[in-house]
Amino acid sequence: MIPKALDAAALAGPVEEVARGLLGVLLVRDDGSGRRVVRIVETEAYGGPEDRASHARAGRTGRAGIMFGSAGLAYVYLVYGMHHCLNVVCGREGEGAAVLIRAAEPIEGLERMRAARWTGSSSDRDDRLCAGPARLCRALDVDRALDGLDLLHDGRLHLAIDSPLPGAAPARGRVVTGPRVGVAYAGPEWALRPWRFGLAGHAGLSRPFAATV
DNA sequence: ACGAAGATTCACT
DNA sequence: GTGAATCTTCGTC
Repeated sequence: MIPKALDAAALAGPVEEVARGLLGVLLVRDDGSGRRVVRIVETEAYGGPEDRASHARAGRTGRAGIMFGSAGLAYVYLVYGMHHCLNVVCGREGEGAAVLIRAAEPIEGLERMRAARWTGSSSDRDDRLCAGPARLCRALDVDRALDGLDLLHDGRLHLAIDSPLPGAAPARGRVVTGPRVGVAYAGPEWALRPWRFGLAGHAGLSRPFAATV
């Protein structure tokens, strides 16, 4: 496989469209001791200050300030004092939107991923090594040290497609949508918005989507 | 300055 | 299904 850098155009436009478009896209991690590649299978869209579920609601100062930067920057934060989550800043500069990468399918460097996950719980199947936003970060050794890096150009961590044809859409199946996970605090108007996207029936999803209508 | 809650995961009942 | 782990950030006093 020869990953090809993702075009910046893929991150322009409405955040929910970007979130949908990132499904099937590759995430390439290289910390100098071996390459790890995964394919994104689940995402969530988070808007700017108006989105009560988004970290951007606190404004451009603070931990989420990076969300107001240019498209392609990484926003990595710590939740529950122990887990990291990876976001891709998107839209126009100053907009404050980003897409949370919730789950991915391991493609290359599985041994490194297994080693990076501390539990090593035998019940964990390989296809679920990155089945969750924090599991993904753990498997790829993503933490706050990578906050703010350019995911379109940085060699340590970048987005890519594996299509041999320039501009061709990344391979992917049917897309399912649903409410974002764990954002009830934002109130029904925002919590119920179907801004969670996933590849239908994929084994690497973080959790099931409600049955499609 | 203080306290509550969190874009989660894992182990255990 | 329930609860603990663990610490940064934000809202409020």
